[in-house]
Amino acid sequence: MTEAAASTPKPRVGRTADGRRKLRSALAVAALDLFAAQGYEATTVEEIVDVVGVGRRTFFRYFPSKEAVVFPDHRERVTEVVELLEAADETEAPLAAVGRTAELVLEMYLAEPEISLKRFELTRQVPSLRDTEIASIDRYQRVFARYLRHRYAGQADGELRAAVAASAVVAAHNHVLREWLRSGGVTDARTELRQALRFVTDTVGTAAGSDSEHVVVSVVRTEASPATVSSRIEGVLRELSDE
Amino acid sequence: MTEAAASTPKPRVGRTADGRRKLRSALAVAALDLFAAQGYEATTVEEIVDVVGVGRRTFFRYFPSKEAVVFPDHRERVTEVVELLEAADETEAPLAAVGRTAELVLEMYLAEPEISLKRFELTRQVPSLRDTEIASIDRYQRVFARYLRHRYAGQADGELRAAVAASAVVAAHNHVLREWLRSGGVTDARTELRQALRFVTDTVGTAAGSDSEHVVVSVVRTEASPATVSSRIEGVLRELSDE
DNA sequence: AATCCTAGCGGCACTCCGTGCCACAGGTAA
DNA sequence: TTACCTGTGGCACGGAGTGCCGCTAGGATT
Repeated sequence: MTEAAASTPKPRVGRTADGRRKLRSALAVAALDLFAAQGYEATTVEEIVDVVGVGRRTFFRYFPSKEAVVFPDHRERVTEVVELLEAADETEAPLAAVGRTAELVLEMYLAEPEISLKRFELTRQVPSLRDTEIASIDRYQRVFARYLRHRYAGQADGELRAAVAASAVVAAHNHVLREWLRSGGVTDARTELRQALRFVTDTVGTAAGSDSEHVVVSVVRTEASPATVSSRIEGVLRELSDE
Repeated sequence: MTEAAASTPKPRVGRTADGRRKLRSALAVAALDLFAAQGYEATTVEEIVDVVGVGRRTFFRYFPSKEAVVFPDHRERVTEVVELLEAADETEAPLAAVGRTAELVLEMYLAEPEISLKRFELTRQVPSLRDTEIASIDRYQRVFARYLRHRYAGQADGELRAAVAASAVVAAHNHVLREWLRSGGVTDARTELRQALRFVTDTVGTAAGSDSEHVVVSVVRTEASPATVSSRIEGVLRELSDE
């Protein structure tokens, strides 16, 4: 019986570099299928490797843990984000750079919709996976905060601003991503993220400190376009700076 | 040897309600001591229960996992936060209610400084504990977001605002808490949290939506007096209204 | 005070995750 | 062909967490 089922006589897929990629992918696919079919906790690593036809030990050579198979290339993505931020133009507004990076993260999800949706379903049902995902999101937030701390260095309350702004960007990203996932991948997440980031920039992006300098917050409702209002106010501010 | 060491002839501490509390506390203390002395992963549950003198099985009757002993009454604290928000006065500003709740959470840490500091040291060194803490913090954030969604219901971008505001409050809280922990419990965390929350309120708290009317928020740092700034801006606004 | 009753404990056995170790196969280079 | 040498399978092990069961201490009942 076992011999008959093992009609594939141990192809040793993982020997070549290409075979390694294939095996890794095969393990991930088998795992997600089993998780979806019978639940995450109810699925053992042994069942996964039996489907693929490799040893249990091999699984842990490709993934550091059973959980990791759900978030396969998280490390690479984080380093990608780090590199993008490190290469950011310093003349660009800090929040703009972080916003672009958040858009990159969103693209990572959008690039593989079915996988993202499967993972979403899993993380919704399995608490431990949800926690792992939250922790992984926090990595992005830390990277954002570090970058913003660097850019806000010297400003009053720079560290606080950096922490708040980073979390706001992540919250906006997550909000848009959640809507997209809940909709089953229908909504135009890119546009919504752009709008959400604009919202964040409009709120936490503008400076607010507390030194001998005063902070003035003016709120006005008007039918004039924001651009008009902004230009007028900027004119006034230039005058003030000259005084 | 074992008999001599077990001079305490099985007191069965956990039988009464008071004994249960004592045993739970004894387990937590023993665990934290061992974690600090020889590391978290290097400490087995068996070692912990050997110190207290109970069976390994009993440990898992008091704590659902080895990690849980580091965050003992997290569930109760979350429910406390939920109750505080549910009892909040609806006339109060939404962010004010959430801010008060964040101050309550901070008080929970300040109430037991040495435990908080020990836990901080652990979570800094052990990745899995750090992840668990991040996940537990996220629970608070979810509660905040749910409350703000309720209060912002009907507003334009209400859900986004709720998500961003909740994460901003949590970020401010965490920032202050981290500073306090890193300082070894020296800084005046209460005052700093109040200032940080004011910062959050000044930024994400002010309205920003998109109806036919526009809401423009301008924040500027200047050495001109607030009165000067206000009069200038009011002048501009009068001009805008006439157009 | 003697007896019942039950909640809580100890301990055993088990599953499963994750890891160190080692023998071995299969591709590669000389 | 022969000598590596990387990746694999299998084994054994430790530790977390769980189900089960017998037992006992403490409280309730009379």
